[in-house]
Amino acid sequence: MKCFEKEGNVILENVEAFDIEEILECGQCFHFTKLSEKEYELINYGRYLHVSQIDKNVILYKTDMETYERVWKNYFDVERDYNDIKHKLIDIDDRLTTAIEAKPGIRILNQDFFETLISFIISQNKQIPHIKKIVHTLSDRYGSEVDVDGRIIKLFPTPEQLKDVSEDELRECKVGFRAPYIRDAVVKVVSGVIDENELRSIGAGECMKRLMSIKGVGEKVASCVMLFALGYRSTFPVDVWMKRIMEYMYYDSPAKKEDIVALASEKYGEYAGYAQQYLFYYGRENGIGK
DNA sequence: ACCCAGGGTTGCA
DNA sequence: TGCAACCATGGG
Repeated sequence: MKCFEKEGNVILENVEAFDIEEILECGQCFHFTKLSEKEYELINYGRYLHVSQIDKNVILYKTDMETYERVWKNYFDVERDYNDIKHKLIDIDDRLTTAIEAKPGIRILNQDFFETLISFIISQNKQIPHIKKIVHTLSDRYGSEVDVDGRIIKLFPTPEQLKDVSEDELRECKVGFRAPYIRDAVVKVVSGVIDENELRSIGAGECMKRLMSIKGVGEKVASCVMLFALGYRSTFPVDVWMKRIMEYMYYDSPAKKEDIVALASEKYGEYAGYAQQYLFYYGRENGIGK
């Protein structure tokens, strides 16, 4: 891959295992809009990005190398060798081939911690389109403005911006019974009880425990935050889809989530998080396990 | 009218 | 420890 700045854009030339549509639509993030085929705008890290892809070339519009190096390179997990990961997974179990080859351009994003935490608290018992809608509503109401060619775009609110938002106001954003959960998350982040840097350094087990001390954060939501925002790539979130898919692949009868997580850890090891994402996207698109 | 969604908490055995 | 009712909301 070659990377350079040209006419105010940053170009990633000849990318490997990188498909902007698969990356954004695979269910790991919610704050983006499709503009046209392989062309999107997205919000993350308090920033707006307009991005498109033609074949193996990706264009990050109106940004510079400094910003790319500091923000988007890490966000898109550019440095990681996904072809190697895919080979490792297929070596572990060649039945992963179908899912991997269906969406070979998936990458796991390194997303903003707070936005990921709130987004996945919202995600419980909701479908993806509705999660997206609520994330956009929260941003419209409480986030900062960014001027994009005269058009006003709203960022996801910071912990400070949500600090004084009441449960009732949150309910007006249609978060329903999750309102007190969001409140608790905001309070714990603002007070420093939940600290991103600590979570990154204390290890997976302890990180999981700390996240689950937030009301409304159980093992699944915590797993998603760990995998999609905190760099714990061996984490294996099990939702209704992953339960069905794993039962379809490895069991002949309903299995406990706990056992599925243990099996994934045993089989996929440090690659469990990647396996999860290939399987989730494939299983959901194809209705595996009905 | 009924069921389900990238679940979690509470209550009760 | 295990299980099920319940939680808001929208879409099929």
